[in-house]
Amino acid sequence: MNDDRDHHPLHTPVIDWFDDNARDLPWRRPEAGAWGVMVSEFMLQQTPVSRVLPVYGQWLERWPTPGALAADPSGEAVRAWGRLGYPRRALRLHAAATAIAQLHNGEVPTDHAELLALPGVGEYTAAAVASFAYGQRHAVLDTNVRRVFARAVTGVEYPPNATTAAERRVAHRMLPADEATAARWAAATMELGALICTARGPECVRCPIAGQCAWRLAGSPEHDGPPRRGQTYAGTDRQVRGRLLAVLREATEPVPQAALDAVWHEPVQRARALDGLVADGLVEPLQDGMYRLPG
DNA sequence: TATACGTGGAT
DNA sequence: TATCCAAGTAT
Repeated sequence: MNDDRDHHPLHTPVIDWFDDNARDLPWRRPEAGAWGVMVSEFMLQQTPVSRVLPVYGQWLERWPTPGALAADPSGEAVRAWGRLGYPRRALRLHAAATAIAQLHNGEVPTDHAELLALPGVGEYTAAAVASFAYGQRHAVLDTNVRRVFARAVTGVEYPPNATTAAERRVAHRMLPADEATAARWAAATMELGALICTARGPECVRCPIAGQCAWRLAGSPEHDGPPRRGQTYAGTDRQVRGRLLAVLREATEPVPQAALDAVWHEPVQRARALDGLVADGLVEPLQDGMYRLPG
């Protein structure tokens, strides 16, 4: 049909580069299976590989199947999540495991729509699991791939803050027609963004497509659009939540209110943060002002 | 569409 | 020290 799609000039150099430079990550090994891929994708949301590695290994050892995780209390998932950040991901992974055990016979679904219906699985993760675990043909648009396309195809330094329809069109247009090649392309473009085409200080001298990169050919113009919003953290509810949850993660027994009060001086914000954790299902209030991770 | 949601390493 | 940034999702 469209010869461009089968033989786009970027495909071969990027995939050849990946053949030689792909990191040996545990979730890329065949023995990881679809569950291993799914666990890694949850952990890697907004979190660097180096911090995921140790937790991933412990997690898969303790819960080698969705059914194993579903059989334990959600609070144990929150505890094992440790300091990875965004602990609601642990809760959602536990909920996804429960759904898989109950609705999918304990097997991670192969169908994209069924993946998308799982808690904590959004546009990116559904495509990633379908592509990496099952070799399917999907546009896998994470922050790395978006940056690679922004530069190599669109010719700008950074992608927009939120994924746009235009980016999805580019990703689909660039997707190799062959299923296995498309899956390889997805992993290769992501790795290129992670290792070479980084947000700051891209190593264009080592880039396999530097000679074809629209951004470089335009003279590497600096980002001009709206500032890319940075998240403040100090003094926010998120920081307070983090401190409260850290206390509960370390405790093996229910914790009294006083122990939680000690982590933050301002009572209104402290109470709001604790209420939020309870509302999110990350903390379980007991009788007499005691708290613990959900049982 | 904008905002909330953790944590820690790099610059 | 202050920002930036990291394989996003839910609302």
